[in-house]
Amino acid sequence: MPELPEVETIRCQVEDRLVGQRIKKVWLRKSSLVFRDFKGKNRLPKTIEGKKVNAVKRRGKYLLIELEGGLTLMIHLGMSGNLIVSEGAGGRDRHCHLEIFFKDFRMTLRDPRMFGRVALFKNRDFSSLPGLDALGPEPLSKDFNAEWLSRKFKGRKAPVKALLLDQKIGAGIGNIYSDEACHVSRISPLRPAGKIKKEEIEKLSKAVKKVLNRAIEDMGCTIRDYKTSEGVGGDYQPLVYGRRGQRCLRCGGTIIRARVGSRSSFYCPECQEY
DNA sequence: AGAAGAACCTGGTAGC
DNA sequence: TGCTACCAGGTTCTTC
Repeated sequence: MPELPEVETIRCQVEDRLVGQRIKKVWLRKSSLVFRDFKGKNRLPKTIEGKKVNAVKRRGKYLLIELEGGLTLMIHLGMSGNLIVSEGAGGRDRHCHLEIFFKDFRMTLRDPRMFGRVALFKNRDFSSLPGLDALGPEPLSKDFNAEWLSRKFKGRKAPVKALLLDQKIGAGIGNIYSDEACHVSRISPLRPAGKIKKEEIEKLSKAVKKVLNRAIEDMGCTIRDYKTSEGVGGDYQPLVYGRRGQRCLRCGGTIIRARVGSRSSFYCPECQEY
């Protein structure tokens, strides 16, 4: 489900509620697949009950809830994950995997498709989870720039879209915002990455930051079932993503859908150069 | 090494 | 209404 802007939106909201609060009780569905990489899941409640939340951070699409005692609770929302903060009692359906109770509210992880992951780390030792351990630079940091992309794109024949989706190249870019960034920089997502000129790479790295920042301002993009932790959708309106057959907002051409790997990619063949 | 494809899951929806 | 086919924003593993 969520890419960097959606996770960042949820992070901000969860941060406002959780920081400084103490965990009272933890419920988890022991059979849930979101714990499949997490050997210590049965000890999770005992380990974190009573601990205070120090910070809520994000790395790529991973949420990192930092607790007292050097503990980090990692939550990845996968494709369909939601973190919902709510007050009072409420039902718990079969898609709920984890519930953390605080003094006046609770936070629930729902994930129908179960591509999400939850794990607990000590002293930020993420080595047991390669996806998190090997993440590339944050796209909004200055380490993510034209020099970095040029180095990563050099000699590569894969479509630029495929490389933008590589979390080792830019942590948190997903299927929507890779298409959006290609559109802003007028590059076809299908173009072999190694054939993109220096000044185009410059545009692309700026476009990535631009679309991500705009989407964060809009609290993410609502497609299908994404909701913020307060239960509402985001306002970001995609320029190309999901707009097959509609007019390009820049040149009036017709947006088409192509396959990149097994993913859909949307772009305007009129103004995005191959 | 890099590229392509499949696999992991369930739910929603378009089309017949 | 009911069935089938296909779609889905992520990550990881296998194969060539």
